[in-house]
Amino acid sequence: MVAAKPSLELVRSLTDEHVLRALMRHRRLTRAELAAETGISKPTAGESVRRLTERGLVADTGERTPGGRGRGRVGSYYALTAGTGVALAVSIAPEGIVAEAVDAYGDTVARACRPLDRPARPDQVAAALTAAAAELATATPRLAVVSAADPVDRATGRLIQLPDAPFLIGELDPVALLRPYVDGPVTVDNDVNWAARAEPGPTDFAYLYLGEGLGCAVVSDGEVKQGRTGLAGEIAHLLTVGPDNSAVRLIEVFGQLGLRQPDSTAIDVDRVLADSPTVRRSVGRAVSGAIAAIVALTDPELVVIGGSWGPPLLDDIAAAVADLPRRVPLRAATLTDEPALAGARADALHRLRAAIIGATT
Amino acid sequence: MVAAKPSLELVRSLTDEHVLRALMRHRRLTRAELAAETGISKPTAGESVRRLTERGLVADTGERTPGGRGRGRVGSYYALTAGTGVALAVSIAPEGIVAEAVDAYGDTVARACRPLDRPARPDQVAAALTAAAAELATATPRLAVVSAADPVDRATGRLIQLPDAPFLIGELDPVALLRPYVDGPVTVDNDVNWAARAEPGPTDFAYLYLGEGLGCAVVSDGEVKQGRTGLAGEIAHLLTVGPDNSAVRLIEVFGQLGLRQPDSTAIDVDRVLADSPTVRRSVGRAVSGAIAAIVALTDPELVVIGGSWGPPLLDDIAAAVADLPRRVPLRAATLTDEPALAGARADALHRLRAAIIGATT
DNA sequence: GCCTTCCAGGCAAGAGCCCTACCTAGAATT
DNA sequence: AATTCTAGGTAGGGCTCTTGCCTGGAAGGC
Repeated sequence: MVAAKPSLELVRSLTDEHVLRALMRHRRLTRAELAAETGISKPTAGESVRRLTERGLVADTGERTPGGRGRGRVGSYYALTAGTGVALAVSIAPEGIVAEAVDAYGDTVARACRPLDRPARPDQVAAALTAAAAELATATPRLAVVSAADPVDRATGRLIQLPDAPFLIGELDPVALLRPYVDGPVTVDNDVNWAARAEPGPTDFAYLYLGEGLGCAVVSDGEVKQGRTGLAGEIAHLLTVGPDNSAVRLIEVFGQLGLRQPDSTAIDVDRVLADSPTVRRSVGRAVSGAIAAIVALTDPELVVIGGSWGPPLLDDIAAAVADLPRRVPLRAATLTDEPALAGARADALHRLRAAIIGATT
Repeated sequence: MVAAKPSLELVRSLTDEHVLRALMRHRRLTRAELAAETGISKPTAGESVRRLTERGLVADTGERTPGGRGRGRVGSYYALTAGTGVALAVSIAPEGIVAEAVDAYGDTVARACRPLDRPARPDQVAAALTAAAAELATATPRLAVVSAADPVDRATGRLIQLPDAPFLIGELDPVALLRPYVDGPVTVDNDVNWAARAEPGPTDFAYLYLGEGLGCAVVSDGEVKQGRTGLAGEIAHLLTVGPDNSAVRLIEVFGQLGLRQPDSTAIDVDRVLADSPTVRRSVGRAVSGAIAAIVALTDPELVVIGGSWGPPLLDDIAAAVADLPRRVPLRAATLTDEPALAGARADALHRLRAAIIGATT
């Protein structure tokens, strides 16, 4: 809330910001088009282009306005240069690692995949992560945004194990691992949080992830709430109604119903999907208890159900939710193709653009 | 995220904002002190004072720098005028209504109280509210901020009844009632939310209110999360552990233990405080179930316990919380004297200042 | 009692940024 | 070949801020 210092430099940096944002939106523009697009006068736009060219952020593409357009003088197209750099978006999941390099236009300019054995040992995960990063680090990224399929400590970016909750990837410190390959900040967050950020929805909704692990992201006023350590939404030990009506933790319901993978804390998805209507009803009731808590505490407009077995059991969950004292609409997640990576990619783009703008000041 | 238009007018309004904020902080300053305080040059500061004087926001107080200070020329003290106006902060609770008028310095310049009968009928509450507002409306306030001891619909500002939850004040539309007395926006929120905003604490904590009603405010990244309709934190029907270990709604625990007021949905506070250790243990366990849900969903650094019977039962609650899978520190609320009004007052001040600054633009 | 010191406030000059208005160059059309 | 039309450049002016200097008046020192 502290107001910026009033100075002419502020005005100039604002002009440059407008020009850069216009180029990010439209990829290439002449100086006259820039002036029309930003509402800035032609001389000022031209001067800004000159400054940005000098800084190496913008360059004449060599292209000229095509003759067909108008009959006047040909204009020179300007565009962002390679000097604006790229950002890394990385997804770490039990299935494997996917890393992408995104430029300031939002284009994915490179992509590296590393499948993982199941279950993978932490050192294998670390090796796959650094290998993927190395493959993309030809142009050193200015920052990285990482999605991980486990609880993430907000302060350190490390993956952490919570009591009794599935731990799918294991001990890992993505910040330390990526630092050699990234020339800037590394942001890490839970995959459910990223998927929620990517999901189109209202400003206040909850994203319930039901897969091998259980997770939940709460979007409030358009932002994902992370909590103190970043563990908000770790609902595995939320109290709910068990098969025998007693109060049990959500994850224990799957133990009682025999739906956990052998020698693991993870849920056996195939068995959940194949089970009897009675069991599905029990699962639905248990999930509805979690939804009741989400509704009471965060008052979402909508609960989005994602994950591998959530949408298939949507009807069972909805039937149980109908008995709750406060109604809330449910919906299956619309984004099904790499939702967490999509969220991380969008944030990487946002941060990259902010870094480019900020470097102007 | 849209950057402001780059213009010299922007710079000028920023200068005026700096001057106004300096005067809000220090009450009265000479032009030379203003320049030193804001970091702006003397001629610019003097020019800004001239503009603001012309707008009627600032005036020469007539005071001169006291001889004792320095030996140079005497300076003229400038201060905000009555033209900056006042804001109203109002608390609506079962005990009564308190309204305060706050000026841009944060001083309470007037206060009106109207006690209420228990239980009060909604029309009596409305009459008391308008009477209190009328008493303070000598200088028409520029805005009002209202705290109400019932769930508040975020969109309309109306008090609303939730199924099975205590409804202490009843149907009321503070926005409509105050509109004749206030020349600007009227903001309404739940008393627990206001108390949480006033409570000194970390950026991520939960405020659990345990009194006649049950409430909870979640502060995430320093802001109270309200949810879609403003009903986030209405925890009365959160699932928890009942006296017989079955899963029941939190408010029903008090029914099962015979701790609700006759013919009312409210909790009988005196009986809670006077009851046996066994009952206190049951209450503590039920509350710990709610805390478990709060921890799982919002990951607070700390849970602050407020309300009339919360702090006295802190030990019983803490004992039950110690058995939870995830630990969280508890603390009694530090602000005990009109905490909700304090929060509303702080917000009224904040909004009044923003209105004064914004009017400059 | 007079002189020096010190500071609030005002004035002048200058630099930076943006805008309007006009000019110029060069390609397409007539 | 003349005209039309548009991108880009130039000139001048207005606005805001800053630095540097001057002025007036009160307190303190001799």
